[in-house]
Amino acid sequence: MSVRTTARETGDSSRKRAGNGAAVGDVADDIGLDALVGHAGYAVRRFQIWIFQDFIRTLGAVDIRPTQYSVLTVIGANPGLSQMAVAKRLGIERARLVHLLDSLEQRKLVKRVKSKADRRSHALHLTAQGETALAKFKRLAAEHERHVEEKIGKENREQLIRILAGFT
Amino acid sequence: MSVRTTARETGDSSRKRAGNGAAVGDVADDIGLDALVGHAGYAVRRFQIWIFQDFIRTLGAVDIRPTQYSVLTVIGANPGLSQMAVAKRLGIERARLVHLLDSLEQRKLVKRVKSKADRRSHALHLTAQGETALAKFKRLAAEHERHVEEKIGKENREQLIRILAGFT
DNA sequence: TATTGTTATACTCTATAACTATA
DNA sequence: TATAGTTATAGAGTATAACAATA
Repeated sequence: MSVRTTARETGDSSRKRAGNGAAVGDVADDIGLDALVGHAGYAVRRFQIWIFQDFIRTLGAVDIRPTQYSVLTVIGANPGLSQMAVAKRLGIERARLVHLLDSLEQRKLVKRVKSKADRRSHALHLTAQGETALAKFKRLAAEHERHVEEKIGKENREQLIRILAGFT
Repeated sequence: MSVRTTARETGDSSRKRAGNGAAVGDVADDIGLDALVGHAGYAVRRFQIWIFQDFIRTLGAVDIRPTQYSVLTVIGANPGLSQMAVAKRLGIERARLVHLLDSLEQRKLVKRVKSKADRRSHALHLTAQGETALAKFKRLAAEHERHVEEKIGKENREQLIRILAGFT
């Protein structure tokens, strides 16, 4: 593969490849990826970047990023969890979760309640405001998910989720 | 992760753990992901983290990370490319590519040749040493890819690459 | 005027280590 | 001793802006 081209890119990559119909856009189309096309990780990474960008854009109006959304969702579905439990479940460093929760708590979406059973730990809950907000975030996230479906197709999206179910 | 101990994890919290005995594993198994299970992005992100970790581990002996590998591979397959062309093709910021190339050039894997056609730009090439090294990196990357196959299965890996081919 | 490579800055994320208060 | 939450720091990675040389 790797349609090896003139390797003249260096000279002027701004050239506009007119009218051949194929890919009006990028000069980059000429550049072969060689071994990268056989690596799942490369495609997965590029896709992950696209999907996060769309998520961030779609939830931009409410200023919620993917990690914040995942934290709110898990707390909403499992009220009373400790910070350690959330961190472990989502694969977030506990040190980082501290800052994430600081921000969410300042925004009155989450509250830390001192646990009676173990006074070292906090039981995490959504505030009433947080519950309402999360419902809205979920509607926006569903909209984002429709963008994904439009991008790769309904069947492919479902297959993807099935294939990767073990990593959640 | 490893074997859950006493399951005293969340300091009490909302421990529902059905006494079904199924959970030899993590306490985290009890924690539902709710809406996250329906989001392709969540699974994709978790998988991407796993796959990068395996790549970094597998190529740890040669100290090559995924982005470095992608840069070397593209230069190897398209000698003479400018920095802009590589950056655009791989979706890397040109400012960041400068540092990546500084490092690869110091390691004598890549060389920047002043372009005659456009004296603003550099034509990128692998050194002889870089060619040899890349061949080795590719063998290790293929080993990594076999790990992916073992993890998700041959068919699934191929499907994944097919589904995401548009993002490369 | 626009582009290439460069430098610089800031903000996010990841990875650790160490501290405190509990257990 | 060990753990939960916290603080601090360092390294990648990402996003911008600005500058010099060149187009």
